[in-house]
Amino acid sequence: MTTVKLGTQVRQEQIARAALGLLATHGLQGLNIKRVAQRIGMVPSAIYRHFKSKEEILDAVLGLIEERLVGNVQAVCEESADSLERLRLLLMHHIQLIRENEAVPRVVFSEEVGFGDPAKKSRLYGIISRYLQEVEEILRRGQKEGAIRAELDPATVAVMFLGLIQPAAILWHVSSGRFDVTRQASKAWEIFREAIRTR
Amino acid sequence: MTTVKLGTQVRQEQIARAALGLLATHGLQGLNIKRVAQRIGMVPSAIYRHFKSKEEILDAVLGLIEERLVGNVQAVCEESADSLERLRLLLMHHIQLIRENEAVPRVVFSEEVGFGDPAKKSRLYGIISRYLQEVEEILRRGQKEGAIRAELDPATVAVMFLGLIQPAAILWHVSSGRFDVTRQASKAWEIFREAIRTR
DNA sequence: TCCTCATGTGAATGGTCATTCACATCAAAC
DNA sequence: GTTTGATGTGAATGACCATTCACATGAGGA
Repeated sequence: MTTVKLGTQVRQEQIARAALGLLATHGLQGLNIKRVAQRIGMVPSAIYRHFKSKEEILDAVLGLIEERLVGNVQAVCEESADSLERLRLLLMHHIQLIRENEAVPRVVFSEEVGFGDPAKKSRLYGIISRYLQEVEEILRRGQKEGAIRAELDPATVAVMFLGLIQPAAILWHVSSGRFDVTRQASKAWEIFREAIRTR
Repeated sequence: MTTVKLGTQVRQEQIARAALGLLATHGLQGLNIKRVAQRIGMVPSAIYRHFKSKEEILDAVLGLIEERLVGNVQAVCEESADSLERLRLLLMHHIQLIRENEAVPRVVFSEEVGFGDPAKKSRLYGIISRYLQEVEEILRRGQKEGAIRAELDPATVAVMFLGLIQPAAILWHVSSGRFDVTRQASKAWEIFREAIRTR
């Protein structure tokens, strides 16, 4: 066996990424240590040099997901200063995220994660809340600038914003890619934009 | 042991219901034959007198879910003849469904079901599609009657309609009931209504 | 160069779970 | 009342899987 040795930091990164990738192709059900190990050319037991348990790996995956979601928001804010445009871009980035890594929305929104321990459930809640707050921030700013209707509740609209993508992502998955997410998102966005912008 | 015997038809119904209930409390991960059997006072092996496999039970659960979703649409259509009102009622019924049986939206929209065999995935797709078509039908009728803006694509709007509830349901779950679904749905509905109705 | 410790390996352990089977028991037809 | 077939039971089987452990090995400091 070609025993290659790498530092724990590198391995942890590899393992978390591998797990995230496996979630996309096999779901939470099909995620096991053996597969994770295979994916990075290790033996199952070696995984335990870098993570205490499978649960801990799941935690790392959640971290990875949080990172990407927050990254999307930041990227979008740098790409444009216009509130409505930021939201549109965020929508598109989110779709891109789904395309590249199907697992992100699945894990975040599947609820399956964190049935066992309440800790994971609240961790998930934290991640979603944080994302929602970022969206709300964009909305509030748009209201202050007069681009978005001031009488709308940012919290409500932020959740609605999530609703623009999520059902579409699921349809995409269960239809085995036949359902056109991008098209749905574009058309839904127009309706949504007209609903929230000032007239 | 108090051996009570019942017909297969009755047992199948009991088993499917028990499984659906367990999905709500334990998720797909925690759904096993032992628990299902316990819930209806049987021994695990007895389950196999009425279902060939666990997969087959899952199929029955999907049937149950489809039944309830379609039932909601029918009920709503009997309650009101007005398109917008029908949609509002459907939204509320859906929330009621979530409250009574958390598992319905979870199973339908979690994507975890049907990772193994493609058959289950397309079954799920069928169920969602059917529900969407019913919503589209209501929308088209509203357009014909002039209550809903004619230039909107019913298919797009129907998916958006799903998006009004789904993220809220998930937030409700991961927040352990702290997030107020009903409030979110009501407020989101108003915004949605204004977006689709004729002005 | 050698030591040492972090990292990797293969085998073993213990648990869970779906499924099967030989046997028991009830209910209904005769 | 007896027979028969459907339904229920407890034990057993085999698979899968997370985790552990004794041992091996490589990389970097001494």
